[in-house]
Amino acid sequence: MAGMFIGEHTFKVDGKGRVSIPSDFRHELSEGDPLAATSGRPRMVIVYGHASQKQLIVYTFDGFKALAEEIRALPRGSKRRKIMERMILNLARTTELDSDGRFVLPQMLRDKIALDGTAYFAGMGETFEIWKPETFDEENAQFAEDWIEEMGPGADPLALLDALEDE
Amino acid sequence: MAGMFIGEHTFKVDGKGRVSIPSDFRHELSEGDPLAATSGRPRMVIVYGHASQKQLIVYTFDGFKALAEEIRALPRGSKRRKIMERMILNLARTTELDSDGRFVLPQMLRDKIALDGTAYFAGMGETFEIWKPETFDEENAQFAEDWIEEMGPGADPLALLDALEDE
DNA sequence: TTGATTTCCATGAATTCCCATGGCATCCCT
DNA sequence: AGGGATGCCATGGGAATTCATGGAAATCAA
Repeated sequence: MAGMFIGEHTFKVDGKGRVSIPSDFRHELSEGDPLAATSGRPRMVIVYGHASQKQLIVYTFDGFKALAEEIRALPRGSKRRKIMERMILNLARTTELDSDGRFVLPQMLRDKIALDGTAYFAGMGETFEIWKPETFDEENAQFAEDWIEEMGPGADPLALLDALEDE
Repeated sequence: MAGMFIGEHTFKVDGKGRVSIPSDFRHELSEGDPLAATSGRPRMVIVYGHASQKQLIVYTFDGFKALAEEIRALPRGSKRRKIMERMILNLARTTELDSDGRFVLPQMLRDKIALDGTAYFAGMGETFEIWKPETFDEENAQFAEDWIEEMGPGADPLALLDALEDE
């Protein structure tokens, strides 16, 4: 991993469902797709998941390939593998950026996260997420609130790295 | 593996039993068949399996060949090998796409999965599956329910990769 | 011949491609 | 330091292509 997906951005979705990708994300996507150098159009994989998932999760092409290989490494016919196939591989789709650095967010996916004219991009390290801005705000507010309640105001998230207990 | 079979699609089956293949699956099938470059008509193998199998499983030509070789590598006369020969090699058939990217789903196979006018395609990584939409919905609903019951709502399937327990 | 495949052509809708524009930040030159 | 020029980036519109699907013609089987 050269860099990673960091930060937040808000972009318009036009009538055809096209959305620009934040330009720093673009570079990241290019590095994550061996074909991008030639085609100039990095591919990426959008995982929309099952009904309860409120956001789209986007992987670089290589990133997703690695994930698919991890899944394939699980025993054939095992429950774990089956779940992951159905929840991830089956509920995803590959896309390619156009020459202007945009991609098409199909109607079906816009519906899924109730997205209308604006898309919120959230960098998450090796992936980034696409949210309807309002949904993100709500989820995020709740999340932050829970965190503060649990750890007390002014707590340092970094402390979690040294925490022993899980969950 | 260049790419993989990802995502879901729904297509019509016409009176002659013809079905379009999702266009991204088409490209994948082409890459999985050495002859496709010349003929323009990628071959694929449909495993319909025994009576209890509710869906058709489709392999690229090369993918199935690899599977057949794995089976052939099992000890001759072993039970495992015999079962796989009978349940997989024997209950499969090769097909070729036509010049429009369609293929014919013979009556016998349509009957097998009770498919009428519509076919549901489910990408599963190295293979994809063909379902009667209603059957898939039922199976999948049950599946998701089990999963949620087991892992709790809002669980992330990715957690399974770090899980220790088997099965 | 008669029914069933398979091949080829037709079409409308959806998607993709390509060009255009304006804003913003950076660079450069005197 | 000022001011023009350059280049990147987000966004829009129209044209061209692809794709899913239907039907007619041609080929094959029995």
